[in-house]
Amino acid sequence: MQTEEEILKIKKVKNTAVRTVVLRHLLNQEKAQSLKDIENALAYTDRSSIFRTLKTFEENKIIHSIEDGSGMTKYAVCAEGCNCDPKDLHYHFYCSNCNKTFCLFDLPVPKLELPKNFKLQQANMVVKGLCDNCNK
Amino acid sequence: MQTEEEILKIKKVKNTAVRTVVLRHLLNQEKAQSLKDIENALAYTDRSSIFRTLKTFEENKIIHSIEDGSGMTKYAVCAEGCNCDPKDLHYHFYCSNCNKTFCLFDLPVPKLELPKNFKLQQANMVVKGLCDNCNK
DNA sequence: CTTTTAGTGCAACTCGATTGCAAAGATTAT
DNA sequence: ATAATCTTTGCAATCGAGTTGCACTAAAAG
Ligand SMILES: [Mn+2]
Ligand SMILES: [Mn+2]
Ligand SMILES: [Zn+2]
Ligand SMILES: [Zn+2]
Repeated sequence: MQTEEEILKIKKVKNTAVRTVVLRHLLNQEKAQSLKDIENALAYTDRSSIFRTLKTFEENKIIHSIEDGSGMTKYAVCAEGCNCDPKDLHYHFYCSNCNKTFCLFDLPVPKLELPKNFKLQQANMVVKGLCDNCNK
Repeated sequence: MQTEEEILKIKKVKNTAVRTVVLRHLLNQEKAQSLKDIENALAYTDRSSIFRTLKTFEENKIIHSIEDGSGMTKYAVCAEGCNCDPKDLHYHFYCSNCNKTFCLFDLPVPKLELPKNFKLQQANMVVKGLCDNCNK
């Protein structure tokens, strides 16, 4: 597992106080975080600073965003070596009971045979249901 | 292709002026429509009436919604016989050039082997890229 | 016809996301 | 080291999609 500083260095994003604390928070979570989740966790950091930090992280492929249908965009740290292109595609799971959203890095995404002449760039794949913890 | 009246009858939703015109509009579009799209197309129908109509349609499985990441939920008419459960799962395509979102009813979705003890309920699968028209 | 229930239009409101701007901090040039 | 320049941050204001309360109208039931 890389540290915040290592990740920022690799992705050539300048290390600042807000960036460090936001990235550290994201690294410590097992569920994808919304802007509000982060705001609540980091009580003394301004929302717009967190917002702009998330934009910067996403542009520099430190994190990726997930639209899980909850109305709030969620963010998760990219896997090591991720370049956010089709080869890095993976499913996300949204538990309708505990509302936890997370990356399913281990579930392979089959090759998509799009209709003729279509070009694949990215995808937002969200599977919904009950997680192992809630399905008892 | 079924008419608005037939669909409403089959799905046991009372036929009203707004419902008929909204459903007719949706049936005539090849791209999934946002609330604003419909509002713009139906200049004399109120937004909240369209909104409540869409809720009613979705609850009664006349239409399904698509979160394509554009910030506006899109709606498309369900295929005949659709029951909006995992067997009706299909991909959606969002063209990053022309911003058109539509159902890929012909592209089969492989069976999802979720991790142990997970239960699949639904999914929102949006593939992004260039449509055949824009990929030239 | 009268009563009851369902649908519609309008205005107001919610809330996540986004922006303008000035202050603070960091970097570069003199 | 100091001044000029660029970047980041905090605060307040704004945006816009979605949602709701309420009164009015239309349809269904009695
Ligand atoms: Mn992910
Ligand atoms: Mn669809
Ligand atoms: Zn759960
Ligand atoms: Zn296109």
